[in-house]
Amino acid sequence: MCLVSGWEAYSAKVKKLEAELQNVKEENNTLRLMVQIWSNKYKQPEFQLDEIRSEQRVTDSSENGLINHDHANKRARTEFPMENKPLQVFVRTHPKDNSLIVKDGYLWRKYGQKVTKSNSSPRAYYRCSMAPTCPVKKKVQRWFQDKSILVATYDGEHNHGTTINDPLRPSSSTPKGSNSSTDLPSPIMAHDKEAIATLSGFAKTDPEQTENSVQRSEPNTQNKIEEYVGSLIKDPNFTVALAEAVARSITNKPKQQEGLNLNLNLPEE
DNA sequence: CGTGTTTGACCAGCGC
DNA sequence: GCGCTGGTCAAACACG
Repeated sequence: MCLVSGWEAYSAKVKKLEAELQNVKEENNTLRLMVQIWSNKYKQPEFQLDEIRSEQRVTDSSENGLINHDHANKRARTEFPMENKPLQVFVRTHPKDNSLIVKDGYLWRKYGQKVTKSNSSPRAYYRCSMAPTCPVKKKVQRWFQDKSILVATYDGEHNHGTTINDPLRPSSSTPKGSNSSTDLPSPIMAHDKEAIATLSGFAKTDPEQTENSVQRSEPNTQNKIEEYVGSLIKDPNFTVALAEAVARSITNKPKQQEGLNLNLNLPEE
């Protein structure tokens, strides 16, 4: 008797997991589609012109000292230079999980938390504690559109080679007694920085439509996305950011095909 | 007792 | 110049 009920419970769990996996796959496809659309738009001459203009702006600003490159010596708000934008990682967490923990394989020490005006969820500030001199910091905040998604913004590069496990990769061995922030990634994660940065900018423009596009996968999703992208392109800020992001993605990852690679760490089909 | 977290205060850049 | 805001500091606290 117990065996039968146990088997039924097991089957139900398997079905539930399969359903979740299906949702994840649909999300992944939607994101991939969005990035491909943007990538195609980039190929248009006006996009390339925008990129040239935005690069010119960066150069001018840097020469005038308007952009702060010296993060270590300034406590104030920092404008990241265009060529060194922080990596942004979106991590889906359990809806009931209220912790601001992004599992990336590094050891982090929390040094502050703040509620920002742009997002009602608190933002947590972490410093890499795997090496005393490591300058890397990260900010973790829940995505204002979907509180189950954590947005981690990384600033700087690790000056040490050691990680508890390879960052941003799942592994079966989690160190015992490690800081909770060092645990390994949640099942759904994207870590292409340009794509995510773009997605982030995209989200700020129109929360409702973005949620529809990203969170759901309907038969006419592609049409909706294309319509929305078309409207976004009229926004000069968006086009500059997007062109810059796509260009860098292409430059940095020549071997990747079909636009940007949204690595969601999904199981192989 | 050592280490990490919490949280209010403080600092500095930015916009008006 | 002033207020707002994001980022950091550091004392108090919690936990193993």
